[in-house]
Amino acid sequence: MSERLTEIQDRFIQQWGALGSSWGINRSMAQIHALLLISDEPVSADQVMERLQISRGNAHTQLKELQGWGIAKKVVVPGERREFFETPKDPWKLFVIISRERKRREIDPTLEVLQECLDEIKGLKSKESQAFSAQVQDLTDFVALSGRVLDKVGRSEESLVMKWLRRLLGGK
Amino acid sequence: MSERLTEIQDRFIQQWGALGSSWGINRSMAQIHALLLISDEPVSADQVMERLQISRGNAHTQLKELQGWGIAKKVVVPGERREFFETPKDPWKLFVIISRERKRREIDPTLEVLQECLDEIKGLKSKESQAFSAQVQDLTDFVALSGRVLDKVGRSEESLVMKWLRRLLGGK
DNA sequence: CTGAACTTTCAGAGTTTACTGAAAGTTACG
DNA sequence: CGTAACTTTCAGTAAACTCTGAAAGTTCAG
Repeated sequence: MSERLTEIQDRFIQQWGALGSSWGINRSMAQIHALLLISDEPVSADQVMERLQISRGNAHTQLKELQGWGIAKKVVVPGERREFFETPKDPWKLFVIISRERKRREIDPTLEVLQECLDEIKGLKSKESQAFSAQVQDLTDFVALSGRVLDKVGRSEESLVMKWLRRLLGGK
Repeated sequence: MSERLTEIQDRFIQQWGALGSSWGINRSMAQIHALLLISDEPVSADQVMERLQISRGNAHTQLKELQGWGIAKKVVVPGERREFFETPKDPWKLFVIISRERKRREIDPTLEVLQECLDEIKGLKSKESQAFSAQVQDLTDFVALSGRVLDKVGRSEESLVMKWLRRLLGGK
């Protein structure tokens, strides 16, 4: 592979890592993901270590984590004993997977706690309680709506959502 | 204020902090934001320190940061020398502000780098370059589309977007 | 002016998170 | 089996991030 190409790819990997980490995603994990994205062939842990200059342990942990998110899968390469990994290449698919997972891991637990707060506040009757309750209710509604949107998007065909988006953006 | 109410509010503040930090937002910042959200009156740095048990420096820095995001504003309280802060209470408004800011801070710079990668890859003609180029193009398109959606949403009336969402969710 | 009230800054300490590398564990081929 | 290839774990280290508190800066009433 040409020196030049490698260089540009590295820049891409860097940027993807940076974007990920500002969204609360481990930098190595995002970088490994970037590498999988741009690799035509499935990638082994050794290749990840080599290319990103990270330890075996780190590579292994982050690959595991990516699998936990449903973003990476093991694939068997005939004639090879070691494990290889790949990721869906379609950005839309990735978006859907990540949306689902974030909803499950973050939105749902938050809703539970908010609901608990609401339930417990019901007993209190002061004016302050009313105001607090109303504010938490507004937030809860908003978070719940976001969750429903993520759900819906996650279960819809790309083409359908794209149609909506085009309609949305059309009326500039 | 009743002991009980304070307790529940603290739990709310905690949860908001946790949610924020899993989305790459400093925990103190998210907690201060939660406190502003549930306070009827504007809040001073001293009140933040007292309630969240954090240092003056931290309170100051994070309030500054919140202002940088456009999420908190200073308000003058008649007869008071010190500064007070408040935040918009409407979750939708907050969402719009945060969307705009994240786009500006993260999406736009990422697009620039991706575009640079694309420009530089044009010179290369190998098959590998073609594949890489196509993949980066797909991602760029997706990120650009996200940016346009955020832009549009940020410039639209809440009622309009809600109408779309209702239509989207309606067809379950 | 002066000094008290308040804000801002920032070096250093503290905390959390991420990473390494080596050792232990597993698998499968001969 | 035995052993080489490969994977997994994890204690310790390093890096990143956050917070403190005190000192310097600013503002303003008297």
